[in-house]
Amino acid sequence: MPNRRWICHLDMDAFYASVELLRYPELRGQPVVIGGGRRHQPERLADGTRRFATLHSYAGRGVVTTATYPARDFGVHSGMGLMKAAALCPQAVLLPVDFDEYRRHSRAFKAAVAEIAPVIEDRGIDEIYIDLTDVPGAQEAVAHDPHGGVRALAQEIRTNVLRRTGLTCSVGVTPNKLLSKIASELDKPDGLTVLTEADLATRIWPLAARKVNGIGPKAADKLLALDVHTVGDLAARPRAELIEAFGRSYGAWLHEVAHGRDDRPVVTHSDPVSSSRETTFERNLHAVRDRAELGEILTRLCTQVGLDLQRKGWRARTIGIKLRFEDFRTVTRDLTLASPTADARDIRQAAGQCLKRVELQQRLRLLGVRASGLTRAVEPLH
DNA sequence: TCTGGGGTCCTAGGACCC
DNA sequence: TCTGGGGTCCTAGGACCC
Repeated sequence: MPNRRWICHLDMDAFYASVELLRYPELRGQPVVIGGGRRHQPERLADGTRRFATLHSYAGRGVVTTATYPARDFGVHSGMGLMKAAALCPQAVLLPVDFDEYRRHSRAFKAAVAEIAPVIEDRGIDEIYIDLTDVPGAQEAVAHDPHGGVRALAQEIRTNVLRRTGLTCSVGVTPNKLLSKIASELDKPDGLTVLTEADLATRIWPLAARKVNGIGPKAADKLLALDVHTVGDLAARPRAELIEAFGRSYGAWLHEVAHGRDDRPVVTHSDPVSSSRETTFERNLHAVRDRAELGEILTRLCTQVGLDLQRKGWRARTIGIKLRFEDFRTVTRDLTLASPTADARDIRQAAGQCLKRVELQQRLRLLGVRASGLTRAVEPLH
């Protein structure tokens, strides 16, 4: 049976850290962590060498955004608090996040892929899906030698990404997005894995259920309680049992993914649903005692959201706020306006209304502003 | 040594309309 | 008067992803 589709998932290896190594090649091979604020920029010394901050002197609330593989060897990983990372690997170099630089390299790697295969779905700054099914010239190669043909094509994409950016990536090629996402992780970093449905039992079923994109920490815990550890365990459970435990929609989906089934198309364009800004304070703020400071922060967030909307050409009909208390409880409030806006004062006004509806007993650690119900901005009528 | 910032999608109840 | 059902919008929260 020939595969109907060939879908590729491409994931850049330790992307932010790898981009930093392009400008600081002397750090290659060392444990390096990206994260935190802007207070640890490398310093250029008189003799031309650079001095980098290390984790051991870090104090604050930041988390690891990306760690190089040598840092991962110490147990450091994305999402970990920097204080904890410092305890595991104090000698690691700490670099601040530079999104503008990563976005530049993101555009470059996507352009390199598009030179070979143009049907691309963006999945954020460092990964994409590519539909290889209709790549010009690939049809014949795949027809003559399905496995080898598609492998050569994926290898050509990887080579072009490396040539254009100096960065490596890992790639999975399978009949669908679900399996490709899993496959791209099987030989990371700098790997290429091609699978068909025939490989399901040997390559996918032994993996932890948590490896499936869409099975998060909560669902994984619940599955463990049902003695489901691997994807294979999941595949062995009757559909009805999964629906019983997880509900009609998610239960049926679990059953499908365990059997490697997924017919989602590669989507090449989508409009944004929301746009937001949020900030975690350096110290928790009190609604009354720090009222002025909170007001300023809220105004600043509203201004940023307004500018973001204007820059991207969108207006929002719903404005919301997000608060996180010191005990980490999160609440949201939102308000739908009579007409859409991208004006900072309108947004500030709505956010203020939302804030009045929250009980502020505890101190706050985070404040956020979100715009949703987006419509395209039109030329104002003069 | 407590846990960033930017997103998407889903669920569920109530309001309101037909 | 009571019953009934469907559809959409709004709001709040939560799971999950990068």
